[in-house]
Amino acid sequence: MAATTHLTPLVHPERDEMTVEAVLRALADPVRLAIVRQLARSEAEVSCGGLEVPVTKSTLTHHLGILRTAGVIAGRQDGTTRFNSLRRNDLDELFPGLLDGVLAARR
Amino acid sequence: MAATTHLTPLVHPERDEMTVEAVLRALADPVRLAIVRQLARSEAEVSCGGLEVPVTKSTLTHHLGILRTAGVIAGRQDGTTRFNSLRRNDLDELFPGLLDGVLAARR
DNA sequence: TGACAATTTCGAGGAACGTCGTACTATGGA
DNA sequence: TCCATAGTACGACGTTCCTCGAAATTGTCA
Repeated sequence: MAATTHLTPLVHPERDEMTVEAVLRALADPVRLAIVRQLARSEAEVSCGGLEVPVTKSTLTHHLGILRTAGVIAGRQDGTTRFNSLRRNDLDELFPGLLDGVLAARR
Repeated sequence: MAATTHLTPLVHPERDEMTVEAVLRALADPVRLAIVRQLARSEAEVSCGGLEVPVTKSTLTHHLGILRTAGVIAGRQDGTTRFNSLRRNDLDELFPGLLDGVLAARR
């Protein structure tokens, strides 16, 4: 009833606020790296349920929050589903080559 | 006199054994990132004592071990001093753009 | 309205990490 | 030979991190 959207307002860092340390920390986890690879491959938005990860949904939420806070991914709310996408442009602008280098790694 | 070098034999991973996850984890720490930046800037080997970091020597040893185990740096022993250098070639070959992207980050 | 589906929040357990001080080894010079 | 120097090994301590389950929130559809 109260209009208090208890959902976090989906806050993302501006490009200026992103740091290479936060991005590296965000990428330095197998689950999150798998998420980034899937987003990079699909080239389109992917809902949380559409991601294949070996963890619970609550853990997935946690990882997506870290990726979003670091500026690696963007989230767009649409009804009850949240669509995620890679912030390729911002990453390439700030750290040219970083994302491609990570994605180039075998397996 | 005994030739038993109790020092760890300075083991480095082969290029084939390096993983992007280990490299990212190694880079995802402010102290280690500072080390990498100094090695990249100096373009020559740097002894442990020549690195400017805000931690104790024992902690520095720990960080250098992580960087070496991940394949980010190489160590060469010469007397009592150990010289460290960036494994640029291997990193660029495996993850083209990664290192440059990290180093391109402002600050 | 009521049930269901998609996701988040909260709290807790356990593992991994960064840090330090102290003790130790090894090399080189006086 | 003795001492200073360069760096490592070993615990130990506190913090951060990953993980989960249970409960709560929001939107959709019948």
